[in-house]
Amino acid sequence: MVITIKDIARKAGVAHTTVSRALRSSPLISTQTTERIRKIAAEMGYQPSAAARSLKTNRSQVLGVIVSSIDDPFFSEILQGIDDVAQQRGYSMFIAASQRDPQRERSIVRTMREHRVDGVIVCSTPFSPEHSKQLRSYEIPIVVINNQSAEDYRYSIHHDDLDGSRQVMLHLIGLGHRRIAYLGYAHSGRTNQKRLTGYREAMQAAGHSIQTGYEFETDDSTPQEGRAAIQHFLSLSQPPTAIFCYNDMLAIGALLGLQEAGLHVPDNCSVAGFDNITFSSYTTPPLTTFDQPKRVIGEQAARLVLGLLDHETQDRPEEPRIQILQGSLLVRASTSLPNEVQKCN
Amino acid sequence: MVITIKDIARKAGVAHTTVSRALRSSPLISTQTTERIRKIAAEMGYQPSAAARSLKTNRSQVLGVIVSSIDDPFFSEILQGIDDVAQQRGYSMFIAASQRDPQRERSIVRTMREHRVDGVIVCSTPFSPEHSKQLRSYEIPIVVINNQSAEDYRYSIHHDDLDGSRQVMLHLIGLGHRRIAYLGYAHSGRTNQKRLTGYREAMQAAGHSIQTGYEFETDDSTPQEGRAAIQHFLSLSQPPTAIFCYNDMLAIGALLGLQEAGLHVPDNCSVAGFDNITFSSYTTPPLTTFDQPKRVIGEQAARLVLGLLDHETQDRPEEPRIQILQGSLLVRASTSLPNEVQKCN
DNA sequence: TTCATTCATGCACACGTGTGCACTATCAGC
DNA sequence: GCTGATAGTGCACACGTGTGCATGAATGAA
Repeated sequence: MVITIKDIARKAGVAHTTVSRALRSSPLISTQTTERIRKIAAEMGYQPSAAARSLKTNRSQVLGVIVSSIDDPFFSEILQGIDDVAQQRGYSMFIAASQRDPQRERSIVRTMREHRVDGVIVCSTPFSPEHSKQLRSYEIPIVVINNQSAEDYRYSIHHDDLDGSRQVMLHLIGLGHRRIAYLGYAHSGRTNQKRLTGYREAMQAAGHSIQTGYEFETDDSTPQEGRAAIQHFLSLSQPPTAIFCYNDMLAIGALLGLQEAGLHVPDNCSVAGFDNITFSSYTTPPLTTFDQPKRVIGEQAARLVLGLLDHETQDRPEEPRIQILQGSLLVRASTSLPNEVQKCN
Repeated sequence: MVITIKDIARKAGVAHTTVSRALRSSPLISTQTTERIRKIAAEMGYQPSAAARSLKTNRSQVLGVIVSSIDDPFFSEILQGIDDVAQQRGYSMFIAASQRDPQRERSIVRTMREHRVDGVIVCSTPFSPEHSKQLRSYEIPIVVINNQSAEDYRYSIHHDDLDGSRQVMLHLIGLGHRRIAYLGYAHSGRTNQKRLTGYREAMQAAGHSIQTGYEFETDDSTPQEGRAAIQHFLSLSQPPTAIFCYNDMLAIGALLGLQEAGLHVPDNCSVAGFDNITFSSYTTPPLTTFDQPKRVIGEQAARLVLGLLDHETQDRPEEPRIQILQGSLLVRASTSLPNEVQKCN
């Protein structure tokens, strides 16, 4: 049976309001009464009803977190960061995966609204404008991690992709590569754009031309797609000597694709990834990549949302709060001085 | 502003109860009224309050999911399976990571109780007896995936680890290996026990003795630990010719450790993993492993909990409902006929 | 016309918690 | 002993929704 404050009140011989106040340590109640009631509550195993409290206080103590997919190692590290901070502050997480499916996005927005979540973290997913708008109309703080959509959000946390991309490119160019290809991910939105821009700017600054076919985008960010993309690059008249991949998932596939084509990494072709997911250090060869502070990104996002909850809707800071976090280049063994690529097939 | 059924009632010129009934398509309300009210509700952007509904109906439409860690690829695939089914049935997921930390377990149990989750899925984590008991005292269905604790739960879904372990071992033994080691994970509870049992039984059945030091357990299921364990195995007077790892994370580390010791896999030593996480097919060489139907496990667990919700506490099936799912062996390139292991160092 | 029947709707109350206000008891100061 | 202040507690009501029951209107049969 579920215990309510009324049950406690009956046992303690007081009104239920006294119990309510005692448990919230209101100064209106005497110390002895408070302690007596607390003891009884503990004995009876009382747990307040979040529903009732939320109804009355308009606070659900729940954060909504929207990702495109839970089983992507990049997201799950961010989730872990959010979870840490949220748990510590007494908040629970609703996690929902949109799978980039409009139907599911719709149902997610509905659910979050129905549960009156106190804040939402949209995690690196290009939410459709329609649903995004719905979410915004509902006046709660929304923090966007790695904003992928075209719109600007007022509160946003992202990694400095342009800088990261430049660093990776400077590394490759510094090694002497001139024929560098970019393997992107078509559905990622802004992030991909930034990394692509970094690629182009670096190539231009170094005076290297981007040959036709050197920019290639996949439909999914899986190793399979990365592997398949290698066929494209190898079919070019002048295959690249280095491939900069949008993320580690694609890079891991690229490693396999190159190996299957009989090419050696990095002797015949260098490969660089992005994100530094756990497995990037266990590939053969270990992957050169750019380390995004994933956990920190998650933690900061959670702190930002929770911080905004302390303000009322109207007096939330007008100016956008955008945090840009820096990462660092990790040079491992998948990149080296360029040799001529031996063309296969 | 948040719209309530009273606002709709005012606009429609009816009582709020009529609105409540209309929106729930009660037969008591005429078709025209129902449609008119529905239209107004849609126009006003009404979203029912889950808190209020939950207070009245004693149903929160929320499932609690407890894992030890979100960013473990094995768990996240299961989570994806649960999420699929839950979303489809209109349920939301509270996900909380215990990190095997009693403090966090405590806070998780509290949160789940306060939110009156309708059911709980405990996912492959050895929950402490104390908190586990608390959870059970609260009369909601609990489904345990890959039960790791000593207690028996009435509703449980697990993979047939004993069978899987035997299959892996038969494969290794069939290849001709006699000196086979088992690399386990100390904190996993039952699962590790079953796999270890399968290992021992298979060795005995084949008439192979298990040499001292061939059974070794790590403190964490990370590649780093797997890598470190290799030093132990190589320090034995007769190093194994094959290593059967508790899971792919350890196996991936083992591959690296062997490689660093100058040994070739599988020529000098075969390695087999377990679980078939995504990355196991991208290692060098690709890992022989046992494919657990992770997504299906998650889906079945969700179906089981949701199914139990249709019954009242007292008329839930008395006899335990335990589903045992079968997986299948995936032979890749990390296992082959045994050669003599060349001892290094 | 009257009564019974059916259909549609409203009223009152409940779920568990929190808050403004009123009430009582106690005590100091005169 | 009276007044006023203060501390401690209870009452009434609210949050948004759902349900049993009563009410009222409309219909059909006698």
